Amino acid sequence: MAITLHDVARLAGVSIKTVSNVINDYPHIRPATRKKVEAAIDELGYQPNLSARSLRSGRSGVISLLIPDLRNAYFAELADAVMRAARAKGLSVIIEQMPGGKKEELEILRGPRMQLVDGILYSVLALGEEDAHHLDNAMPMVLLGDRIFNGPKDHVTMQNTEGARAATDHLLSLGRRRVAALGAHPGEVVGSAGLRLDGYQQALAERGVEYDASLVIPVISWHRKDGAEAMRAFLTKGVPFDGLVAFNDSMALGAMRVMQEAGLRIPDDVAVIGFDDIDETRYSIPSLSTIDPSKDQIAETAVDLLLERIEHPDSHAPARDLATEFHIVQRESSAI
Amino acid sequence: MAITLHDVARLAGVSIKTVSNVINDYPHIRPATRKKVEAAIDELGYQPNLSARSLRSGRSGVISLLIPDLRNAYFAELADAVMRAARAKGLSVIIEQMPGGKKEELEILRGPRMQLVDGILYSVLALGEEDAHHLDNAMPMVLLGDRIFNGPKDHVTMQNTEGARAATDHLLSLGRRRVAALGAHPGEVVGSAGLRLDGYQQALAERGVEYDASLVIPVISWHRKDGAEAMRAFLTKGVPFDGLVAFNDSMALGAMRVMQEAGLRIPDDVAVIGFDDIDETRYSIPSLSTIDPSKDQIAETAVDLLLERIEHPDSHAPARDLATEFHIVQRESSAI
DNA sequence: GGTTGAGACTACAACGTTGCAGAAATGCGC
DNA sequence: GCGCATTTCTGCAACGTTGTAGTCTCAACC
Repeated sequence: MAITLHDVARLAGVSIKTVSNVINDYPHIRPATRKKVEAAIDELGYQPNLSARSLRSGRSGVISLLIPDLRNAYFAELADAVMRAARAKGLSVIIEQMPGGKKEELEILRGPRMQLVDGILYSVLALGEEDAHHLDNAMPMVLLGDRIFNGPKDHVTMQNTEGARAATDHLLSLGRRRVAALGAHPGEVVGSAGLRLDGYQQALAERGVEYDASLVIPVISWHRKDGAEAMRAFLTKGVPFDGLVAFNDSMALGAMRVMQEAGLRIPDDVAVIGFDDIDETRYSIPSLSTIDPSKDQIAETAVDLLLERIEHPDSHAPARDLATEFHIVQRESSAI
Repeated sequence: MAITLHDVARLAGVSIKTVSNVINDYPHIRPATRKKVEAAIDELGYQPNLSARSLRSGRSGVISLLIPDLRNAYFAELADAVMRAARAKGLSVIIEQMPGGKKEELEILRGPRMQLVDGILYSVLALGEEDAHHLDNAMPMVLLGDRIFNGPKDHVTMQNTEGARAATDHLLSLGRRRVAALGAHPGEVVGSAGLRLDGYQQALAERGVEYDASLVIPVISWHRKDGAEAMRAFLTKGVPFDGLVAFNDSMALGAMRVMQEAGLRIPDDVAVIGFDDIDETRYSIPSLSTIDPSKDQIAETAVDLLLERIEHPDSHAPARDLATEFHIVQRESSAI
């Protein structure tokens, strides 16, 4: 069967523990011994059995990434960034999708799968502040997204409010005064939707533009389809508008499509800006202005924090809240 | 620490082996005993240690999905489909990206990571027929994509040639006679590019349209950006054309964008059809006709085949080649 | 020359589970 | 009620690794 430490030890003429020590970079080994062992490893093509290592040491070198849905370009790009950051640290990533709401999220969080991994990156979708106690266990975890603040776990997020304020201000600075907001979750205060709506309102206030509730378009699920449908409904109401801040790019793209079908010119009639800077925004017609949340930075920061928690399980350092930088990316949809 | 079989056994008043038997659905257990054990499991919240199970039984319940790049919508959607199919069978999925070419692919295939998983779904990108011997090992594996046929492993793919023929014929049936092909890999016979070019030529021949090499646009990497650049270069040549078969949707979308910038109307001046049926094609402007390769069917078939190989490691049944169905999806880009 | 200590290596046990072999209890046929 | 097969349950060993606690050697020191 597979080569084990025993085989290597026999060939090199040392104990299995010495082989183990070589592999784990234990310092006190004579160069000659190290060489012998390494030669034997190469000759046999030895590969450590990760299950055994994990059983004995309690570390598997695998982390979980819990996201709502890979079909959503933002999460696919985030997953890509996380996997690159993780691989740079020698970690593998198990992705779990959780499209099924709160019950499923809790089930997955408590399932036996989570036993296998050293830590969890959890992009919270359904759980809210009131569920924070469910996370209050020993498992190293870093939260992404914006449903839970001041929770028991480290938290990495973009600056939602500031980002939305900057996006809105960007359209206002172009002279637009009837700026719609697409993607609100009515009644929600926390969560990306609530925070971004807050930023939208702040920007209006700063420019002295009166807030008009009829310009706020609610969309629960932030997919392209939902953005398209919400915009279609909004257009039938006939509310005049000359700008659109969409709370993510997918909705923006869906909405742009509907607006153009309806004969609206972008950016001439309506200037549009989205959120996330997904790849597609560079190639849509027109290309879409957006807020770049620095996905790479989010991923790297999150992996670093998680690794720290994994390596110092006893450190009861308080949970940290980190916000990454964002950048306005101006493209054709808000060209002057 | 974590609850083990010992804790459950103690509480239920049975041996740990009996608990293990209950968990593994061993048939000869008295209902009363089973009940006692299950009650103890529930009370303690016992969860099996997957590392120990994997070490002892050689099965981890995890499979690997090796794909080039999650940023590519086709692979993100394929990964989504695979993960849903895998979860339905009780499997977890570790995704590994391999953007780095042949050397990296072989490294990952041989790396210690692969030791942890029960089987591999491998969407071959860089490896070719000549590397097939590298796969000739005991690891259960199902190949996706079209670089390696008649290899040592099971293989699931779409009907590339037939799909391309249908796509091309679709444009010809609209009366187009100068149909360009975007995404060829010059000199390649096997692989999606080669097969699809073949189907393109077959369709031309069947309709009695002469093959014109100047209508074949080579693109090595099938991203949106590459499609856009290739189309830009093609337009400067001034070759007249009224139809475009793109070998995937991303390239088609990039090319559509460039064509529209150049003032070409779609479908009036150029009818376009792509490949993959990614979500975005429904919402692009115009929406993009495409060949739907039945990603769900590919994923389910591949997972089923893999599971079969995992469960019958000694069956030396010969490698199978399965092709899934495809469908033409007509949208605005090839509307009559 | 004896003590000390660091360096280099090793033996053993343990991580939590399951396969195997077998023991004890039960059922069946006559 | 006896032999035999089946059901039900158990003890032990093993999977391959690493942590702990050593042993042994040799140089340095007083």
